[in-house]
Amino acid sequence: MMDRVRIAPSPTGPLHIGTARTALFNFLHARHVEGTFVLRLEDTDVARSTLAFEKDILEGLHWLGMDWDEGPEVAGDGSRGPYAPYRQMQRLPSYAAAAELLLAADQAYPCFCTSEELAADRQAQEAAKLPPKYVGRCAGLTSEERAAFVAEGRRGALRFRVGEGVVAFDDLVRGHVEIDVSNLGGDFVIVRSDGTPLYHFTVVVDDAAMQITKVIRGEDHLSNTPKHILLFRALGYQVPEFAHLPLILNADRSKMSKRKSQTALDDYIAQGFIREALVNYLALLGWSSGNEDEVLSIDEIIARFDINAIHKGGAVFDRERLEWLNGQWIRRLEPDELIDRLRPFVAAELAAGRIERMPSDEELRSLLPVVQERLPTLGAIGDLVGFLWVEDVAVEPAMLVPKRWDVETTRAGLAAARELIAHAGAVSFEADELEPPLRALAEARGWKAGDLFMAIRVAVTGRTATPPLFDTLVALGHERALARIDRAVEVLDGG
RNA sequence: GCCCCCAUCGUCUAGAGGCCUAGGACGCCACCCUUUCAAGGUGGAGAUCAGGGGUUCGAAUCCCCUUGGGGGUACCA
Repeated sequence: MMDRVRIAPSPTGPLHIGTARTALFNFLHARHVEGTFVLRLEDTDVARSTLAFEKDILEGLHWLGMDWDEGPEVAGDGSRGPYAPYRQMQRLPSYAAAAELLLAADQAYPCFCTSEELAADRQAQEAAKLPPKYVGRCAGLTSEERAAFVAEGRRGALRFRVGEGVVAFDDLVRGHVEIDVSNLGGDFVIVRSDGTPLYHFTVVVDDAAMQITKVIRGEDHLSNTPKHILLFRALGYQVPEFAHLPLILNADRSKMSKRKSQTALDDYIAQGFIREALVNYLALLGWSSGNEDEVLSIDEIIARFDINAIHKGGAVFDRERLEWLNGQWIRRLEPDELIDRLRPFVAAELAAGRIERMPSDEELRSLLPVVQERLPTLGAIGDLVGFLWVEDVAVEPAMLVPKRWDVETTRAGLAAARELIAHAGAVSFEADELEPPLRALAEARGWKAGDLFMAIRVAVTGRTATPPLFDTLVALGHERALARIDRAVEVLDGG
């Protein structure tokens, strides 16, 4: 079956993790069935829509690895696909035509109620403990009455007649759903009094125009679906199938929101989450492969994706699990790939003044063996080995002294270690050459090797948790290693 | 309020009547590995399958009720 699905974001904010997930499910289904994935921008909320957000959304989807078969080429302009344009504000004529059709058939009518009247109605209904609903004041206006309003200079909004009855549909994930039209809140506005169309209207006109066969979207639209179905029918369009995805939740199980969670994809990218992990994680929120495989590439997910296996219950966004998956995927990256992805994060450290020079690709490459399995996110690189890229590290005297040692022992340990390291470095400076003599030194003095190593570690890095010591010394280089030990001894002496 | 949807370890989930004294993963704890930190390995705690009724020889799985949670209810999308 040639399914056509779509993601229809509103450029009223940066790409939201929930939008990305909905896009992903549409994309996965499209690719799994070899259908068509359409991207449409719903920018009818002119006041809140911006080109910057549009750009952010398109770039974010691309970054995640989702390419659309039809849709805007880039932010601002350019479209590809037979149903262009794919921006609603450029499709105004088609909404106007559809509105005209409904008006002519009296399935919609102009409403001249003022916002004050509407607010008063709502207040009265609330006071009477009744559900809010349009009272239908303008539903029966004669053409003379309408003309009179127009003569007054008032411009009407267009309301759709919902009529009576029960709307039923078979949701691909929820099963059979029925909603009585009387619960829809009365005749609803489809075109504002300023002439711009509203979401419930445009979404139907466009899904029909773009031949969408399956509408895969968040569960928050489930209750609105009858409105859409009514519109599809009134316009004489074929009703598509629906699949309502479970919501992504905050820790308190309410709908994921900016207020309680980090929702902008950009923020995850900035922290060093990689696309493989994000895609993998998002796909597993509300869907599972059915077996115990969890670390899956996008291609593996496409191969296994099944719209019928989508869950019904909402899923709490668990950042810890995302981080674990991110680590899994960072460890799977090829060296060159990892270096490429790490570079901007090192540059960011430099820009932030946390390091003082930019390491070369070769230097980064030499670090990969000790760094790759220690990065939960790319953004952790500075914290992990940033001490390599600064001239001096700040060393706390107290931290310098291992738990079992006193100041005097530490001084002696560092001094003796310095001699050995200086000597070792005279020949070659490699991790294998460093360990035996230092271990021997500890044994000769009756020290625990770990204590000696810890003193050196803190001396050269300023921290107690680092990659393996000997690799660290080598990465630091002979000269700097010695200099830092000298400096640490000074610090110990109260310098 | 009204309408709709949902309900398995803290979290993501496996489970589509007997394979379940409910499996995996994250997180947590312990141990192993080990120079610290990670990674990795092993093991453990953690769910009377929200509660109550049915149906059935047999229910986490089917039905009903209750409870809880969520979503919707705009001239936002």
